[in-house]
Parts: sequence; C-alpha cells; structure tokens
Amino acid sequence: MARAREFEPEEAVAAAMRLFRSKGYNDSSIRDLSDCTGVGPYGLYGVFGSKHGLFLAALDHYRKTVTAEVLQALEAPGPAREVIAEALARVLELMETPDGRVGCLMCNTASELAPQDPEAAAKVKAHLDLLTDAFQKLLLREVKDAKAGKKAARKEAEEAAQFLAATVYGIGLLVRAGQDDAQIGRYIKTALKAVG
Amino acid sequence: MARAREFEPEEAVAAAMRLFRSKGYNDSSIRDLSDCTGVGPYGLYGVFGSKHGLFLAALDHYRKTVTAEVLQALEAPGPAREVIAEALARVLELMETPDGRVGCLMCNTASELAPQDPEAAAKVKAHLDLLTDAFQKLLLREVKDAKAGKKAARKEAEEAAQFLAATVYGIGLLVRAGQDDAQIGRYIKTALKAVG
DNA sequence: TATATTTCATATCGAACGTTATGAAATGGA
DNA sequence: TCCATTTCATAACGTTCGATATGAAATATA
Repeated sequence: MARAREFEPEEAVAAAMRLFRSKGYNDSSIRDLSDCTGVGPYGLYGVFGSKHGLFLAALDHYRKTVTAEVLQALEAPGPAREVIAEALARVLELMETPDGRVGCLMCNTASELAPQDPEAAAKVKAHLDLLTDAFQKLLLREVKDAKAGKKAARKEAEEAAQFLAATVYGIGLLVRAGQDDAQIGRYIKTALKAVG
Repeated sequence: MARAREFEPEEAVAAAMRLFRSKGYNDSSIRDLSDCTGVGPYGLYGVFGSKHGLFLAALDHYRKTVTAEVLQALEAPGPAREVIAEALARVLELMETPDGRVGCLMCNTASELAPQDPEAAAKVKAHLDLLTDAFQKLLLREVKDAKAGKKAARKEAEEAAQFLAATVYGIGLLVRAGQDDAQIGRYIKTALKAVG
C-alpha cells in the first residue's frame, strides 16, 4: 500500500536507552536521540508519540534486557546466600561493561524524575518490586518447609529482600558516582553480612 | 561609593539549594532560580558567575547545613553501634521534613551530573569521603586500644564506614523514589546488621 | 505503469534556555 | 548638591528545545 518503515523500533529503543542511561532524560535532546538511533523525528514521534513516550519505552527495554539478566541469576539453584552473592556479583559485572559504567537507568530515573514524573516513578517502583519479589522468593525457598516460626521467617525474608533490592540500586549509584569496582565489591560483601 | 547590594548571598544560595535539590540541575532554570531567591540575573551572575557556579555553591551549602547535622550526630558519645543507629535515624528524620522529602542533594547530583561534570563529581566524592571518615573515626574509637589484630580491625572499620556512607546515599535515593518512611526504617535496620 | 499512501530527511515553529546589555534608581565622596 | 559608580529590574541576545510541517522518495495495489 505504501512505503515501508526503514527502522526497527526495538533497535531504536535500545539505542535511545543507552543515551538516556548515560545522560539522563532532561539532557538527552530529540536531536541527540535522532542521531544515536539513526531515526528522524518523524519516525520517533510516529512510533513513540513523544520524547516522554520514548523514554518510558526505554525503561521497559532496560527491564527486559539488563534487569532480566539479574532476575535470571536469582533463579539459579543452590543455597540462597550463595545465589544472592553471585547475583550481586553479576550486577557489578553488568556495570563493568562500557554501557554499564553509566549506572542503572532505573536508579538514575528514580533520582532524576520520580518526584515529578508519576509514570516514570511507577515504572521505577514496579522495577524495584520485581527485584524485591525475586529476592524474597529465593530466600523463602529455605523456609518453605519450616512449620514453626514461618510467619517470622517470612517477614524477615521480606525485609532482607527489600534491603537487597535497594542494594542493587546502591550499586548503580556507586558506579555512577565513579567509585572503583574493588570498593563496590567490598560494599557488596558488607551488604551481604546483613542478610546472614 | 556606590549602591549597596540588596540581598544576602548566603540566603540566595540556601533558596537555590532547595530548588536544585527538588528539581535537579538541568530542570532548574535561571528564571526559576531568580524567582525562588528573589535575586535577579544580574545579582546571581555577579556573585556566582554562572548557573553552574551557583550550583557548586549550593552543594557547599548542603554540606555546611544538612550534612553538618549528620556529622555532628556521629560525634555523640557512647557505643559506636548505637551512635551510628541514631545518626542514620537522624538522616531519615532530616528527610522527613518538607525540604527533605526530595532526597539528598549529593546523591541526586551523583546520579544526574557525576559522569559529565568533574567539578560536581569532585564535590560529591569529597562529601562521601567526609561521611566515610566520620563513620570510620567513630568505629575506630572501639579498637583504638587493641594491640593484636589492630590492622585487621582498622581495615574492617574502613569497609564498614564505606558501606555506611553508601547507606546514607541509599536512604536519600529511597526517599526520592517515594518509599515510605517505615520501609526506609527497615532498610536502615537491616543495613545495621552488616556492621555487627 | 500510474496512483494513492506512507516514510523519509529536513526545514521550521513558538517557547524556553543561559547569558548579556540597558537605562533607571540608589549611594558614598567631592 | 552633584557625580561617579554600582545594583536594580527587565529587555534582549543567540541558541537550543520539543514538536510539527513540508515536499521528495518509495511502495503496494490497480
């Protein structure tokens, strides 16, 4: 019927995500985004509606790629504490790649936009819950068959899970602040002591 | 000799700090800053040179006011763990004020500007070191007279101090992400377990 | 092959940006 | 009481912003 689109929306989102992750929302202009995606304004606005729409899509893409790797690590078999330690190590590993050195997009977004952008804040909250649930599910594997004190154990697992999810954001923040990997490694080591 | 200045630079910085803390650097315009300080562009540029200069002054002001309160709490007498617990509670308390609900300016700055603004990054780093040193000094009070294993204890105190400084930033991030105080309180409680 | 429709690259829009210029108001020394 | 000087409120500067309009290029159908 008519001319076909010459770009893949998924690829454009991936490129936009890299820019947003590096420079944040406010400092990434449509022209920058157009350059880094190779897609003109017409294409971006046609598919995503607005700069904000593209940003929300980038948040989703982050969850579906970067975060997915962490969630996968949290589903590994073995003792919960070991799995957690390896998952946090994986988080740091992901931050050691060239793309990762700019920190965590969700953490950055929480800081830059959460108070003023309800949609972005909701996605950050959902992301944090996703991490928390994964940690909690893992921790509960080891108290599942306990009869007595089950309720207390569940509550303790929930608290630990929330702490660990926050720790993931903490890693992102330290990376963005430019702390060296060895120091962040010690941060992780110390944080792990809190969950026994 | 000539007309006198009609505003107090310190007060202007304080007002600017509140705006930067709430909206970040990029989203705070000179006109916004002019409005909230009550000082026209001429006054702001005359004293601070640029928007960036005003921002750096705001970072200093944050350290001299908000952070100073935390550092003071860390100099209280008593068992290190108790002093730390009270200091972190003080951090949360500071975040429960109307001005505080927008998080920690240093944490926000680390996230928004650190990778692209060396001067801001340096101030964030110095601030983090300030917190770390205060925690470490406090922890070392209790190993000062130990002869054997002193070196190991010192290293452990350093690691714990770095973790605790990062925890302060973590609190700021959670506040900005809109987590409720009870949950942040549990985060602090769990973090404290890591330092024994 | 011709046409209707959609995408493309790019020009353009009004608004807001950081910064500077301008003329009136104010003030200490002659 | 002038005058030189500095600050004031505000207008204006050039640039860039997010978003839209425009005409040429491309393609499925007729």
